[in-house]
Amino acid sequence: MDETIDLILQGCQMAKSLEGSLPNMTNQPESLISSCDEIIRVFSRAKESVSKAQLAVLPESHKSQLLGISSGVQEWLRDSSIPTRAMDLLREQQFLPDDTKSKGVIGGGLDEMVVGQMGGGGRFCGRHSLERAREIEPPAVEAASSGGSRASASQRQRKSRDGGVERRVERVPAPQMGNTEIPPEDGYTWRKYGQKDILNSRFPRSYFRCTHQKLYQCPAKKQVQRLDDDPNIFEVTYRGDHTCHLSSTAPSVPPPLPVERREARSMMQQATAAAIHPLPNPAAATTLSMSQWLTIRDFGLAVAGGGVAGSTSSTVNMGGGSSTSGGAAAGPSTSRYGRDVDYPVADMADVMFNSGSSSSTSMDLIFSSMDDKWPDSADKKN
DNA sequence: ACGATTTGACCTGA
DNA sequence: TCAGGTCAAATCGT
Repeated sequence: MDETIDLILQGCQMAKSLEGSLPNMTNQPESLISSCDEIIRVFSRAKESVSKAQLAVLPESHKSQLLGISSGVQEWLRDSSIPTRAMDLLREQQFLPDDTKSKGVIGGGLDEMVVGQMGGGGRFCGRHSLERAREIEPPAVEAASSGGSRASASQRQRKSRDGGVERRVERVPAPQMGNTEIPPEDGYTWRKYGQKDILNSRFPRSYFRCTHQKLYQCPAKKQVQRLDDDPNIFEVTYRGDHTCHLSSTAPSVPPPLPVERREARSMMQQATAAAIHPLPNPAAATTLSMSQWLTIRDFGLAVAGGGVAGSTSSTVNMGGGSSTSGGAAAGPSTSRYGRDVDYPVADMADVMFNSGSSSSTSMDLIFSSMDDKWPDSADKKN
């Protein structure tokens, strides 16, 4: 078990160290990437170690601590759109040598590791990795809305009775860190438009539509409901596909923005288009410089929320810290991130751990909690 | 002021 | 008729 803790501490140390040396690394994407790669590797090993049987002999306090961290890492690895997208972007930007495109020398390591975490094989491209993770799960048998399999993430497809709009049902675990009241971020921004008590269900069903429905006529909707027999599992039903990320359907002239926001928004659009949308806009990817990409304020938060439209606030909920608590299955809500300093890595970490702290970074959360509870761990870091 | 959320009312299909 | 889905006014948060 000591080994596990050492691994976690090592990973945390590396992340902290990376954060510290970041100002010198923004113009060295390759070093940045390899550092990130190393960190992921260490956490991955830690996670494997945690999940082994040794967990049983841990004192409760340490167990929950480790589970929290492990879950955060797991979320990160599972939803690794950030590093993989970052790789894609870097390749697009030709910051990486061409051979990484075909061989995946740097990015490939990440991808493969993620695939390994998901228990699948093969490489993916162009899709949000959380979706990818779900896609490789074998389709589960359709179950009643209040019961059935407890698969961590199952996916079913069916034709709905209303107009043949395809429905895709997924089961996703509630985050074990941060706000567990909402399902993990799925890469899109949603606006809640209704909630309904469902017959024979303990929990209400929440209805969401794409935030950009009006702007881009995006028809995507989703319903979120907790399972009766396992409140830690959300059943998420998606209806309709997102069209808001398609340049052909998006307005060519975006809505006017305050002058001071235009530049930031422009960069944000390019970054998010390249970094998260299932069908990234190549033009955006090729016009965004690495330094821009690295220094966009709240980069990670915007990416996690897929906040492309020019709304006056970041319609992002990272899983917690929201000012509104709402119903039992509340979805995206408004969080604002008005920091004046750029902390790209911290923000990336925020995304990766998906824990939803709105003011301080998740990494800080982890580090501080570790310092609090494991004073000796703090010593080990130094 | 503006956008998001809440929630009761209304609509629709089985 | 009823349950599920959506609307829209009221409310809230920034």
